Amino acid sequence: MQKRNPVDILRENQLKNTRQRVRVLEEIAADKAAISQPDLEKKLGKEIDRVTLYRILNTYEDKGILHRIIDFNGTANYAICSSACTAHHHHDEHLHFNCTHCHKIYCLETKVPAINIPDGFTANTISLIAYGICDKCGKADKRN
Amino acid sequence: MQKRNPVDILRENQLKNTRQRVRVLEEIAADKAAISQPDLEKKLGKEIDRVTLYRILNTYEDKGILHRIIDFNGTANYAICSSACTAHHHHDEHLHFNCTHCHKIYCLETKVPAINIPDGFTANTISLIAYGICDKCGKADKRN
DNA sequence: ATAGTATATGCAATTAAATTGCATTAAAAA
DNA sequence: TTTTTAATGCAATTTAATTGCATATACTAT
Repeated sequence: MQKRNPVDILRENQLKNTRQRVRVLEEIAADKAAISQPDLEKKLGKEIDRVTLYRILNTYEDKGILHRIIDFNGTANYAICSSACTAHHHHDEHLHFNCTHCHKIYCLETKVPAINIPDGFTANTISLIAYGICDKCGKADKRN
Repeated sequence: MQKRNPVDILRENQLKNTRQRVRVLEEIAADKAAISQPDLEKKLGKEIDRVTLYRILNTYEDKGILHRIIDFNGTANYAICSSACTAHHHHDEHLHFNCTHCHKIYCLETKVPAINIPDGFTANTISLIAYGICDKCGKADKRN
């Protein structure tokens, strides 16, 4: 787990240390679950311009600092990458769980199993997402 | 495989037989790969209003006639469901392959393997998507 | 410290995706 | 054929994402 502080992460990736970039990393690191672009914008919209937020998120994804998970609705969600991720390849191939009640995405420990890809197809990344009810929503509320 | 004709599919699902609904089914059934909402709109936009298209796609998904696959960019793609799908539950749990070159999504035969879900989490659907280069793009073009 | 340079940010405007309300039209049932 | 029910098209709105450009800021080298 990349538990270094934001300033270190920025320096290691040759990115300028700006208030906005630090805030984005802080906010995303604060939650164990992935956070959606709209939620990030709600939290940071008063201190960071929305365009800047988009650009920071894209930069972080390119550098392998964050990984992006697309949820059931097609919305982008972000979480801190494991340290194995690099600018050239993401190695966050674990199970994601997308709660259809609270819409949170959890990064779970379960590894993506080996998948048999047909001849002629070359897979670079595998995404495995389970949709359902998370532990909190399952307890708190019987609706779904 | 649901290879019945559009009119039968509509009747079986208590949906009115309209020109627009038939056209959407024809168009989606024509291609083995899933087709994106934007591509569908390009093909059908002159004969069907875009709002109607959205509504038809949603209805078909609810009824278990089509399944929706979200690609890497968060765009909705649609393919005909296997006949096992119902209004209450989709059973299209096979591997999808999203070509990052031509952007097509292929429904492949490979079944989604059993996944170990942590206690407290209840999964209803599992999505397994591989991103990479499809057989056609691999042959036709060495760029990716 | 300071000046210079490279880069990041904010703003305005634009493009695109998706949704809502409502009047009109069309399909199926009586 | 008439009635009823549901689907469609249109206008308007909301939300997401992107682009160009002027300004501001961080880092580098002096």
